[in-house]
Amino acid sequence: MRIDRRSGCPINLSLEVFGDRWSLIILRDMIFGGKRHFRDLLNGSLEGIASNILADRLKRLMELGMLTRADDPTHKQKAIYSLTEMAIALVPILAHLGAWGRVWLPVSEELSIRAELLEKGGPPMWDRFMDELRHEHLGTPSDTPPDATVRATLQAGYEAVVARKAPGAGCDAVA
Amino acid sequence: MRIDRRSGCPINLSLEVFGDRWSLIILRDMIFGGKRHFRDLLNGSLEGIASNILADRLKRLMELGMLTRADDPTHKQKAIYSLTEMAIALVPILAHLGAWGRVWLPVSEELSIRAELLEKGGPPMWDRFMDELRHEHLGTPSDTPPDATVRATLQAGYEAVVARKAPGAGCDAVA
DNA sequence: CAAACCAATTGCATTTTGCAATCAGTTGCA
DNA sequence: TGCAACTGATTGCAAAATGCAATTGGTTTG
Repeated sequence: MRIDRRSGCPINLSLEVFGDRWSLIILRDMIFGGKRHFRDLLNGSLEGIASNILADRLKRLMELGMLTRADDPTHKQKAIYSLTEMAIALVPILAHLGAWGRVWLPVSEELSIRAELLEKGGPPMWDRFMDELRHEHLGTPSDTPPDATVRATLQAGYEAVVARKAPGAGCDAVA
Repeated sequence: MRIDRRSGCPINLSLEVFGDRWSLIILRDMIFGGKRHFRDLLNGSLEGIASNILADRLKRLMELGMLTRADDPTHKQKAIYSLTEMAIALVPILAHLGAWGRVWLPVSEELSIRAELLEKGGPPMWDRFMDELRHEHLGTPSDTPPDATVRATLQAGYEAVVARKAPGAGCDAVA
C-alpha cells in the first residue's frame, strides 16, 4: 500500500494516495472531527478502525506529506498529528464527496447534516474552513473568533438534528 | 468488496463505493476515454487492469447502480456498458481530484493536460460535459455538434502536448 | 476453416486486511 | 509508594483481496 506509480495520471495518482478504505476516514476525522491524537482517532471514529491499520495509515500519510507528527508538550508520550496544506486542500473534494453521497447513497440524517451545511455554504464556506484548519494545524494567524468557526456551525447543526430526533435525551448526546 | 455499511456517513459510504484502486479508474476511462466495451477497458487503460478484476468491478458497479450493461446489436457477444446518472454525477469530483493531483502529486504533463483544461473550464464546462455524457449513455437529446464536444476539446489538448513533446512523431500518436 | 476476437472464468501464489492480544513507558489518584 | 488507566504503537494469525497467467465457450473475419 505504498505508491506504485502505475501511471502519471492525476486521478490515478490521487487514488494511489487515498484509494483505500481508511486513509480518507482518518483525514475526515481530523478535518471535521478535530481529532489530533492516536486514541481519539482509534476510539472516536464510528467505523471502528483497528490500531495496527491506524498506525500504518498515519505513517503512510506522513510519508506522503499529508500529516506531520509532533510531541505533545503536556504529555511525554502523547503525539499530536497535524494536517499539512496538502491535506487541507482536500476540503473541496470532501465537500463534493459528501454531497454526492447524500444524493446517491443511503446516508443517515444525523451524519449527513454536516455535508448538507457544507454543500449549502459552497466554496466561500470551504475557504473559511480551510483558513481555520491552517490556523489550527499550521499556526497561521486568524481573525475568526472561536465561537464563529465553521466547525462550530457544523457541530451545532449536527446536535440540532440529534436533539430533534431524540427529544428526551437532553443536550449531552455527542458522538 | 461489497458494501459493509460501516456507518451512514456520506464520506464513508462514498468510500465504500469507490474506495479501491480500480473502480474509479474504470469510471475515468468510460467518462473521459469514451470506453464502452470490456476489451477497450482491459487494453486501453495505462494502469493495466487484470481481466478478472475488471469483470468483478463491472459487476459490482452494476449492482451499485453506476453502470448498466446491454447487448451490442452489431456483435452477438459484445456487451456495451453505459454510465448512469449516478456515475455522471461524479464529473465534478473527478475534476477536483484531477486538480488536486496536479498540484500535489508527480503527474506527467501529457496525462494532466485534460485535468488542467477541465479545471480551467470550471463548473460550466463540467455541466456541458455531463450533458454530453447523458446524450451518449442515456440517449438524452443534445444540440451540441459532435465536433464541438468537451471530450473533443480535451482530446485535442492532449494531442497538442504529445505533438509538442515528440515533434517528429507526426499526428498519429494516440494513447 | 483457421485465426483473431469476445466477455469473462479458473487456479494459484502473494499481499493486504481485520481482529485480538500484547508491549513498554507515562500519568493520575489513593 | 503502588496500582489502575492510558499513551502510541507492535505482533501473530486467519480471512479476504489482489495480480497474474492460462483457459473457456462462443463469434466474427479473412
